[in-house]
Amino acid sequence: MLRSHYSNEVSKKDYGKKIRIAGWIEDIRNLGGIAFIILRDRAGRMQITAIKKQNPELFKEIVSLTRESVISAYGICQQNSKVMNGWELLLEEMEVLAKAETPLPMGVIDKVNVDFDTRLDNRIIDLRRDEVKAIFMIRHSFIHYASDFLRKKGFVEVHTPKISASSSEGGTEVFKIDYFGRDAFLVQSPQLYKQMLMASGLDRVYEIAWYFRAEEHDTSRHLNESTAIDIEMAFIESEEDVMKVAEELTDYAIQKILDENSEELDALHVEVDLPSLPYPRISYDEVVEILQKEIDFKWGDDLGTDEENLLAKHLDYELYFIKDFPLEAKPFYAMPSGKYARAFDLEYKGMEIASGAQRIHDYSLLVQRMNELGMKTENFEDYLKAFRYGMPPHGGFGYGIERFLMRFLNLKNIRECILFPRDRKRLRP
RNA sequence: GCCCCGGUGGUGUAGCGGUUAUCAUGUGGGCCUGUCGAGCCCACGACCCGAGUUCAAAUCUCGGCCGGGGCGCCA
Repeated sequence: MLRSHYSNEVSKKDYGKKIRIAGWIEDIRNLGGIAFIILRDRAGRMQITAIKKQNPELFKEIVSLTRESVISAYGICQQNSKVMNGWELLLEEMEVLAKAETPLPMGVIDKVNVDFDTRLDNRIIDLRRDEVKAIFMIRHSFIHYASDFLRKKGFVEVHTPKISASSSEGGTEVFKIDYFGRDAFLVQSPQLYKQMLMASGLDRVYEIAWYFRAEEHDTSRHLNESTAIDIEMAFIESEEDVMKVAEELTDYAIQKILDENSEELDALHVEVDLPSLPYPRISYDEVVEILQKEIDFKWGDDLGTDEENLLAKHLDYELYFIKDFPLEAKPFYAMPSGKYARAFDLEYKGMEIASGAQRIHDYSLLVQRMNELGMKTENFEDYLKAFRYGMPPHGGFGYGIERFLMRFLNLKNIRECILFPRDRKRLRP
């Protein structure tokens, strides 16, 4: 291997021994007779020290390298309390693995600002920065521990198609694609498939899902391609069973991230207090009452951005459910209960991060609801078929990964939470 | 779709009728043996495109292209 140690793997027992380190040259401080090279790897930074009179040619070679070039360096690991990690590598041999062109399209450690747009145009360089990398390490943890939690609860990981013949489950625009000459669509969510699976006997499924939405929205909290943790579970008594999973999953993941990603949270200057369980449940009717004290808001109105923010201001907690929405506000498959839907949103600091419901499992009721909403049942034959041969009561939710991270890390733009965001204007890189 | 705003060296900016187009960062070169936002010296490098107004346009007007912020839309 081109490295024997990552920057954080060197300890006292290595002092005085030869080691090999590798990474990107972040900075070269050439003082004339001595030079300090700051090398960065995945785990952090370390210092290489080169002394001119010990090896003039090697010295010249290393100080003339460009920033962000990739090298592997070999030498003695020398203890030095004055250096950042308590040690430095006294350079003996070096292999230049890749020279970086100059100038860089954006600086990694420059003391000037970089526009977010420039950062996204140069995302691979952007990701070399600690605070950017930290977001994705935390994202990694979040998905890992959410999965971990679900698996412990008996959920089976599944992968449903992202290309589908049926156009839409409603509510949003979808992307149309050419499927060997036939019209096909990118799915807006795994909703229909994960529900169908409830008739399979798997009972509990989850998916790290991709959502494709062709909405031309242009905001800091929407993406046209986003990811989610989608679950569906059968034999529930009510939507409350589903909400429990949503809040416990959130609680478990946050706890684990606090335990294991303190370095990353520091890099992002994020301090989190673990909200206590259970998260409050607020009915839509209560929301209406609260909002009516301040603004003109009628029962049945949608909760827009302003309404969500206003509500959040009135509440003392960061994570809470809104439940029992007007039936019209929720999709056709939500279980009706009078004029209400047995549906809920999980809100985090005034933004919806997850949305779920108990679903309709009765075939005729489902068809009735679709007819009421003017939907063509013939477009949903495969979906409906699953309801005709023994479909247990079930429910589930979709939980936006970027949405969660955005709120958890107090990020201003949801694009921060996905490597290569897709929005109305951005199709590259 | 609506309402604002903006495009100046590689990056981030100042200038808003006449400037040698500002500053920082960067890049290239030089000096320096303990730097850690290293320091010092020298150099390099830019007004989105087009039309118009004017003696004179980075600056004003119009059009285009590109982008940003907010809202709407949004399982």
